[in-house]
Amino acid sequence: MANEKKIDCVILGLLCHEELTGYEIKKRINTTLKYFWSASYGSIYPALNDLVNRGLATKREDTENKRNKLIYTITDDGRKYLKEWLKLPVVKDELRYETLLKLFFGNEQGAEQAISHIEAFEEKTKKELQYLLGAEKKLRECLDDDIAHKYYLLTVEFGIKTYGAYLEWCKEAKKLLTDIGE
Amino acid sequence: MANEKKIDCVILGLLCHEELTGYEIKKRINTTLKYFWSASYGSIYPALNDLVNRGLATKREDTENKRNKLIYTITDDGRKYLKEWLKLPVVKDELRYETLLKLFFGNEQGAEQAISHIEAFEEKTKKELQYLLGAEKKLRECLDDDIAHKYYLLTVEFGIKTYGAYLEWCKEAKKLLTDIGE
DNA sequence: CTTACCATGTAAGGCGTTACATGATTCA
DNA sequence: TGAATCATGTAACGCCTTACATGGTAAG
Repeated sequence: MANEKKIDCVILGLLCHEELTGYEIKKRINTTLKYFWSASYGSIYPALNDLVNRGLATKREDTENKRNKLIYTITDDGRKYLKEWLKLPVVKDELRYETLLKLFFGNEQGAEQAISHIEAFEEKTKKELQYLLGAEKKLRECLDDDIAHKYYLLTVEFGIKTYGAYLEWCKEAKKLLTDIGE
Repeated sequence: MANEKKIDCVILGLLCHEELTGYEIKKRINTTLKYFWSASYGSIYPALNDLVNRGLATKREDTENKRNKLIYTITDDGRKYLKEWLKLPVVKDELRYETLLKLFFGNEQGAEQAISHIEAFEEKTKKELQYLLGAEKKLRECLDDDIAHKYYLLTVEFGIKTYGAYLEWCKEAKKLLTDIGE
């Protein structure tokens, strides 16, 4: 019970809360988990079949729908597996900020180039912050519907806090670089 | 001139400023770039040889030293390559926060478990913030020695700002979870 | 009727880590 | 003299993304 694949845990975690198709899982990851996780279809679909083979989830066809949907449900073993993983200490938080990398070596290209990287980062951050603020509002409205919502809110607050810090930094960074240029 | 490997750019960026051995490059990454990048020997050493083969860096043995050191120097082509990459827009900033993942699914294991993950994260963050504050002080003292230092400072400030936000969030998150528990 | 989105999947390849292997040197 | 650190590398393997392949359906 070590070395759990993260993609398995992400999927089981989502399935713990509701039945989902692979497509829907991808959508959840692209929205709710976006600011701290990512995954592609190329990892999601094979992982789903693997989970079924290992008895951690079951698969059934959607009969009510016209579309060719495959709905996945977590099993008791799946829940047990997820809980075991949750107990283990965090192995590693990873970040690879290409923006920061380009900035670190920014001297090679000068302030203008660096500022344009910061501005692109700023724009992206602002947009995502808008989304998070919307998510926060919705979550606070239905906070008591489900205990799980408190945990979701926690991660949304994390995003809001860090994005706020990013934006503050963008301002100061641009200022520092503008001073260099003059 | 697309799809540059990041590890190449990291190495060239570091070599741009000074000659380094593979071992020293790893140390720089583990300290200066730690809070936004990472790399292992298994990627650094092969990349160095590859850079030499492509004419972007040169390798020489250290004669002054008793140790079996191989010192790498960036070439003009290497500088050109780095500058081209710096011009390109950032493709993607990646983060995979296992801590946040465990928290998102925290409802499955309850508040105590979640709080212990937060506390581990808090401890780690505090330690790294201490290091960053030291680095900031040093950098501010020699800010005018080299224009590049301003860019290094920029990334250090990024770390300080975001780590500060993390710590604030830890406090609030623990409070929210403690309220649940009672 | 065509564009966008829903929906599932595979194959190839890239990128990187972990673990291993080796040995010198410094310091207590 | 033994532990820590300096120093370089390789091999196996793992995980994931990108690109491709296919087709249904909803909305304008």
